[in-house]
Amino acid sequence: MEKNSTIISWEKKTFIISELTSAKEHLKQLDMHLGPSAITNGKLLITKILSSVENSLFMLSGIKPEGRSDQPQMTPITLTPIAQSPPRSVTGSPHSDYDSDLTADYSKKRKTLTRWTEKVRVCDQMGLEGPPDDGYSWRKYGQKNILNANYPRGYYRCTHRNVQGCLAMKQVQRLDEDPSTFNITYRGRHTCIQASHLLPGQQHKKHDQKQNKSKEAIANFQTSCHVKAENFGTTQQVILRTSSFSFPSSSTAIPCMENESNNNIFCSWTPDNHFMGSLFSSPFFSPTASESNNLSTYGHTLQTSEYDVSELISAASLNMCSPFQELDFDMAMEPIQSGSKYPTDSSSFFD
DNA sequence: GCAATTTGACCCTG
DNA sequence: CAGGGTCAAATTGC
Repeated sequence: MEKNSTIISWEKKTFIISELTSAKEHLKQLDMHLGPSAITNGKLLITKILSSVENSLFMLSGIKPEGRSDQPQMTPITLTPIAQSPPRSVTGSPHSDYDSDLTADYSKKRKTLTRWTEKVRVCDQMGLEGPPDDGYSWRKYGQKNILNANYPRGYYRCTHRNVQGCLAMKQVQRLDEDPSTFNITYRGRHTCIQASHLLPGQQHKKHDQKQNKSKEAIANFQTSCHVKAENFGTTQQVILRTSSFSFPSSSTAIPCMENESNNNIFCSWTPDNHFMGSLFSSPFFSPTASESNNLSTYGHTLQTSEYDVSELISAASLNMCSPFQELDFDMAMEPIQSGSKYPTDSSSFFD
């Protein structure tokens, strides 16, 4: 089997380590706040999340998890490009799939980009004019009537495609059986820096207005998403459940525990609508969280039962709601196999 | 005036 | 060859 080496820049690695370290600290604080009398499930959840974070840190930086006798087995995640049917270069040169994405960009050859699908239901008060904003700015480049479909399929690509070479695209298809539901197929990762990621003073005025519109949309947005990562090789499905979003412009949604089957994990929307996987940096884990924030839930319930919480975190946060999505590497899940092993030399893992 | 959207034609894939 | 995906000129909107 081919072993793909994944390259990650020093800055990104540092960023990830920083984020995970922060997450670890917040989790510890939460653990302390809960105290020993906390609900067992909650404590277990924290333990597992903490374990995942520590393991990730260990993989990235070599920082060993602190000795924990109850530490669950680390989830085996392989970091491999997950482009569909990866094209073999004609010349046989060892391009990464990311390179392939780039070189294929301006040809008319159909791209084989990372691909996953979400089903998004739009509530009535939003109207049915279109799918909810996902935080990124898209430009529509085509619309097509699809055979046996009542509604046309819209084709979108990242607004920053030309400027920043971002190859992210999405297709939006309204479902025949449920017109209030959109099937959104995302292709490729965002490699751009969205304007909303910049400091307020750096943001373009027009874009500002658009972002505000997005906030309104997101604030009224109720969704039930089925996220299916098509490249996982196995059919893993994640259900996203939300209550209505309603938070002030400067706030971050607070994920709240929905203690259903103990298999929920949480992601958050950043103030500028970016669905961040940095679940740990949300106010939920911060002692400084403003109480004025309204609660919102992004509970992910994995339908398959083989994965425990740490796997859930890995699958969901790394692959769909994560800032990692914007990084120059893919993470693919492999079916969990007991006995599969991690490289022990994590320092060379990304090199 | 510029940026986004629409739409018909063209291209690619199965 | 049919259907889906992309391009790019024309149109629309801010």
